[in-house]
Amino acid sequence: MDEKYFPEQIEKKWQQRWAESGVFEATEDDPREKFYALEMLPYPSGFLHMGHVRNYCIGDALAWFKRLQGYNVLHPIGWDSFGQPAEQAAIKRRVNPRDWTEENIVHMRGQLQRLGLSYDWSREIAAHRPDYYKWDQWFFLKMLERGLAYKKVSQVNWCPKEETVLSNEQSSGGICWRCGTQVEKRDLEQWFLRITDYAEQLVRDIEQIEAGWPEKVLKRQSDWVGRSEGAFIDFQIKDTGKKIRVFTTRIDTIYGATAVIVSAEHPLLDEILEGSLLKPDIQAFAEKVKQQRATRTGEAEEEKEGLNIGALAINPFSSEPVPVWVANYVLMEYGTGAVMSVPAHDERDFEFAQKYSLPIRQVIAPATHDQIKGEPVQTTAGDASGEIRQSFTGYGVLINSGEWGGKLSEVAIKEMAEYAKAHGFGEPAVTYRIRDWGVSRQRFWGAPVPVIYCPNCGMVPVPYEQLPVVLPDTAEFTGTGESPLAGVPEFVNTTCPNCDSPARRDTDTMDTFVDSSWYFFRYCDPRNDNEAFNSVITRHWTPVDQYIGGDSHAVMHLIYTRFWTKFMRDIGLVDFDEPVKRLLTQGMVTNRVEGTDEWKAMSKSLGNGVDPDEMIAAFGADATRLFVLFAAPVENELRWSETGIEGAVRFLRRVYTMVWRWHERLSNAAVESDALDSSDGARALRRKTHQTIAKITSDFEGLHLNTSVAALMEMFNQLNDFNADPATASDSDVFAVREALEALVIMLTPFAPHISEEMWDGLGHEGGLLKQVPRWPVADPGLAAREELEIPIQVNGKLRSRVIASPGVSEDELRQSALADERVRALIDGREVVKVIVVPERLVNVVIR
RNA sequence: GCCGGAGUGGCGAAAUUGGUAUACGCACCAGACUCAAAAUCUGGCGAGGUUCACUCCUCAUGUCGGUUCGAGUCCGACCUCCGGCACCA
Repeated sequence: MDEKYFPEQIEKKWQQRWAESGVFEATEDDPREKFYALEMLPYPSGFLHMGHVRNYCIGDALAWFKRLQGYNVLHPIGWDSFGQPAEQAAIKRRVNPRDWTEENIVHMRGQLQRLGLSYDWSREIAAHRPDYYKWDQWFFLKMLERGLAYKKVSQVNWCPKEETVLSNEQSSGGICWRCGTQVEKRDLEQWFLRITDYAEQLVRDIEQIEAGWPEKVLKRQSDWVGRSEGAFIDFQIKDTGKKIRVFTTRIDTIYGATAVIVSAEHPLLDEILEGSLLKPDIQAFAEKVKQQRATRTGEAEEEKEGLNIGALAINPFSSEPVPVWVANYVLMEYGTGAVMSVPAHDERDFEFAQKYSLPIRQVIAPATHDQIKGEPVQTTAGDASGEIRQSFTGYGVLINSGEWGGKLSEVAIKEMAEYAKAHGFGEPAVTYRIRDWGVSRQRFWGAPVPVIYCPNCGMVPVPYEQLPVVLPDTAEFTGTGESPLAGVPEFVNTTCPNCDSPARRDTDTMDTFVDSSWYFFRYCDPRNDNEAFNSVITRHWTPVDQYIGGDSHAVMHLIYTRFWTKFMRDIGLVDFDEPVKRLLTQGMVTNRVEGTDEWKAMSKSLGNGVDPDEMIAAFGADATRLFVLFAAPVENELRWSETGIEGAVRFLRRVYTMVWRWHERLSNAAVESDALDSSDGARALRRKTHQTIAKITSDFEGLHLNTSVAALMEMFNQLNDFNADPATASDSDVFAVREALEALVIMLTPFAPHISEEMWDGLGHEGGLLKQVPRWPVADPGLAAREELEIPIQVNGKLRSRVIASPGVSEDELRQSALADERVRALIDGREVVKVIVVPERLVNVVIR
């Protein structure tokens, strides 16, 4: 240990030692309890940004904490290295995407190492390497085998800027998740994964993780799956023998249905129209709606438009014929693509009915408290003129509904669906909003879809033993819609595995979210050539104990990985339903945008980025890490400030200087036990030490890292105030200082590991902090307990005085000393004491009148 | 529009879940050291009033009301900001 704190020297030294000794490498054959700490793996864009730094500092602090507590910690890292930016670089700068990616990985790995993150580098993986994506292909074939992967022509989301297909999750809100461009619709033949088969489980199993995941993420997942209970009801089309099936959640309103409305893409449209005079008009209308849909701006809702197609549908409950319309606000993708229109009780139907003068018939009356108590039903939806001015969408009491009149909505919804089922014109039903996951990408830089097309045999899966289907070294990167792979004859041309005749490979690659759906299982067994991972080994580590990442993946990666895990369970690879026990979504790191008052996520295009390497060079990795964790609670936005980081440097230097002052005395003098004659100051210091140990240990459970750092600072301040002189201090004082300094150094380690190792060494310990674990201190409640209590005395709820009492003081004693207090007596003089509230060991409140 | 979350000093933020509001840090101010500056160390720092001073008083956690001996915390209404979803029948 040197007298002065030079971060770059210390950090280099310990990074080297860690690498040489392999202390962060985890093995399964370790009897200690395991802990899997995981951070979302980065895309190798070339440069680490502060958001990464924050993410990894949180995870690293937790990994260190658990290690020091004696856990066998798995803390791996890898690269989500397939994807668009590499291909964009290839298109724009004519570089090879593989070279570009590998170079970026080298640079970013260096950055991570300069931060001193405690990863097990022996387990590093990269999605673009054949030994990894071989298993993406294997999983794809497994899904194909089980009918979970299928191909169909459909309208897909298309980002015109990146010229690529996007999944529904990636185009949420109608904009591209990566570049924010307005998404268009295109008809393409695409591979899909049947995530909808798991919709029910994706909602149901939320129960298993709700204790450990942020509520807002679970809510977004549950909204995204969009489970909706209702009923299917068949409306016969008059004079045709055909029927239209509608989905409704409000079967109780069916007597108010004044039309049936189908989507422009509804298949029955063509059938019904056979021979109809209206056919050209309707086809033109349907075409127009399709256009609207394709170019939707995503912002405002379209004006509702529709057309009466001249057919009548029979309401199976009332036997009433109602007109069939086609309209732009009915979506083919949801439910059955057809709805019953109940203007009186649905806002959209109301708006539509107003515009086209469809009848509006009230069939639900609000059920108020009064009404339930027997007051007459108030039909508030209509005014004196009988005109209905807005729809009433709440539950209530059925009116104008034949034999169902008088029932409450809740009851009618159940009974009417059962009735429909019993009479063969419908049934209770559950629908979901989630759609199947479109995974085809007409891109080069991804895992090729392992499928061959043979003129004789049709579509043939690549046999497992022929995996991986390896990407060619390069291709023509035009940036247009077709996959570059289609232009590589050596890749495309192959022979059929069945009949050996010439055949062609599928030229699509898979969505990169396939790679990230299972990568953390691969970390458990990263070099396995025979399987994606060995189940027994992986079972040792998984599920993940704590996952940390940004909440931008709340419905993309996190829903895919839950789906993937359930699939892996179904093919016997894992034996649990949910991959992640606890999830933390950390806040963004923002910086002021030059010349404005706006704080935005750091980015190259806004020019408000901060280079982690510059921070490390200027302040050291330890100070950078400490500041990032101290500046705000982990889930809050973190507004970057350079003055703040100087405070972190200052703190580290002060601690370092303190250890330097004491290190000789502490590493030489063997002071074995606490002498009985300890000074007040020494006892107070020990109390603070043990209080701080308790505080930080429990703060770590909730990842309240900012308050942990504050507690360390407080403890240091008290140590500083204690102000003992190493040359002359008594044995008992030295004992208290040693205890405090050692606890301080150990508890500082998760935040600033390099300087902590250096100071631990300076305090006379050899072999590093992980030489002997558990090392994390344990609080002694006896030592942490206060010797005397300062009890605030309130009069009428206002703080007026304080008294000193000992722990365990009785309520009565406290009451007496409060009433005996001089200031309190002055205040109660001449007034009546109504009562005295005593909170044991906390507070006294004297109520006077 | 619907669904979430949040409003506490000049700033980032604390507050053991109803019990001393503003811990810790940043910024700022003053003092020490220095020829000087930086660094470092020491002290101060919600607002207003009062006192030579020690002190004490009043107000203050977005606004208004309520519950309670006591409210940043619970309840009701509202305002503002941020995020998500957006014709999902």
